[in-house]
Amino acid sequence: MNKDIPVISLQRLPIYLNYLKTLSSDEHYISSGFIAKALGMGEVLVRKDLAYTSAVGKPRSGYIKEELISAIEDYLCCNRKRSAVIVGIGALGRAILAYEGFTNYGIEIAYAFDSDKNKIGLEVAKKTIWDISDVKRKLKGQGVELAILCVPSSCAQSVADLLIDCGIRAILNFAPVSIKSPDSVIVRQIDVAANLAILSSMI
Amino acid sequence: MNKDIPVISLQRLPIYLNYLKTLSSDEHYISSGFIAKALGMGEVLVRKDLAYTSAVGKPRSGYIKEELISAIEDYLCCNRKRSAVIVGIGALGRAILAYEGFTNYGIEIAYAFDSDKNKIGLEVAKKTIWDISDVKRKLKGQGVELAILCVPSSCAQSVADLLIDCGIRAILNFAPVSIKSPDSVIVRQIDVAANLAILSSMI
DNA sequence: TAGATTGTTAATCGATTAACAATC
DNA sequence: TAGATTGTTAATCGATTAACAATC
Repeated sequence: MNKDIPVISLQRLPIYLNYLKTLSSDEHYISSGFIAKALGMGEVLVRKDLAYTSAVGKPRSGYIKEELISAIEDYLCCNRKRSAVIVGIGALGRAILAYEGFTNYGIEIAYAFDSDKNKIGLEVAKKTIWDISDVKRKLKGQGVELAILCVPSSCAQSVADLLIDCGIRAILNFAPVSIKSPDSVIVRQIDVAANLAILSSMI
Repeated sequence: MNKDIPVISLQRLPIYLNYLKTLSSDEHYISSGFIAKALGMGEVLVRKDLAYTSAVGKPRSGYIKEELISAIEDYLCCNRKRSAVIVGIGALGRAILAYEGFTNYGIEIAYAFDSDKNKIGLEVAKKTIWDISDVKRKLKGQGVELAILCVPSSCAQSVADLLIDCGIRAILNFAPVSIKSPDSVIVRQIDVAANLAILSSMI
C-alpha cells in the first residue's frame, strides 16, 4: 500500500509515534529538532520521514503534536481494523497472544492455531486454540491478511505455504529460518537470538 | 568489537548461518551464487558480507560449507561463552527464558529478575527469578554485559539505567519505548507490534 | 584448456546530511 | 522586524551492484 516510502523510513514511524505518545499532554507543539534530539537522530531526517505521512508543520512553532500523532496513525492505518492469525502456541505464541500492543495499530489477533492435539480447544488470553488443519475453513472469506509464525523452524516453511494458500499476504516469522514466498507475499523475520548475538558482537 | 563491519552486513551473518546449517551434510562446497539465490540476495553482496568473517572461498568450487559456518561462528564469537540477564518475567520474559536458541551463539541467560514479589523465588525454565533490587549484588564481578529487557514501557528507562550502572553494555529492549543510554552502551529495540504494523503497511 | 567462481575495483543507487529560501 | 522552524534542493556518504582480472 505505502510503496512510495522507503522501508527504512517506514520503520522509524512507530518510533516517532511511541515517543510522541509519551509526551505530556500540555505540550501542544513539537519541533523536528526536539524529536531528533530525544531520539538521537538528525532533524532533517525526522522532517523527511514525517513528510511521508503528509503531516504539515508550521514554521517557527513546529508540528501540532496531536495532529502529528494522527498523521502517523493514519499513515499506518491504525484506524482501519485488521485481523491477524497466530500459528504455534508455544511459550512465545502465548506471550504474543496475550500482548495488547497490537491494538494501538488497529490490529487484532483473530485466530490462534496449533497442531498439538493437547492444546487444541484450550483458551489462551480469551482466544481459542484451533487445529491448524482447519485453518483454510476458518479463514475463508474472512479477509485475514496478516500472520504471526511462532512454530519451530522445521515446519515454518510448510506452515507459511499453507497460510499463503489461505490468502495471507504478510507474515511475521519468529523462526530462525528464511521463508520463501511469492513476490506478492511479504515476510519479515524477527530472530531474537540473532539480535542478541549481533548486540554482543557490537560491544 | 567488530567495528569494521557495517551493522547491516553484521545483521545478515546470522541469516547465512541459519541457512548453511539447514543444508544437507553431504553438501561439501557451497557457492555465493547458490546462497544468494536461496536467500533472494545479490551474490556479490553475499561474498562481501562473508569476506568480513575472513572466510575464503575457492575459485570454481566455492566455499567449504563447514569452514564457512565456522568462520561466521568465530566472527560472531559463538564459541566464547557469554552471559545475559533478563529483566521482567511476564509472558514474554518467560518465553525468552525458555528459548534455547541463544546457545547457538554461545550466550546463556545467567539470571532472571523481576520486581513482583509473587514471582521472586519461582523457577522458570530452571532459572530462579531474583529480586531486581538485588541486581547489583548479583552481577558484581560476574562480567555479565548483555541484558534483555521485557519490562513495561513505563519502567524500561529506569531499569536500563540500573542495568547500565551494573556494568551492562548492551541491551535488547522489547518495550516499545526508546531507551537513552551513554555512547558506551548499545541498545537494540524489538517492537513486535510495530513490526506487524509495518508489514501491514507494506501489503 | 575452458569454464565457473572468487575477490576487488569502479559505477550506480539510495539514504542522510548540509545549505538555504520560505514563512509565520 | 528578527528569529526559529519548516520544507526543498544540492551535496555527501555509504551500501549495493556491475565489471572484470585472477585462479583453480
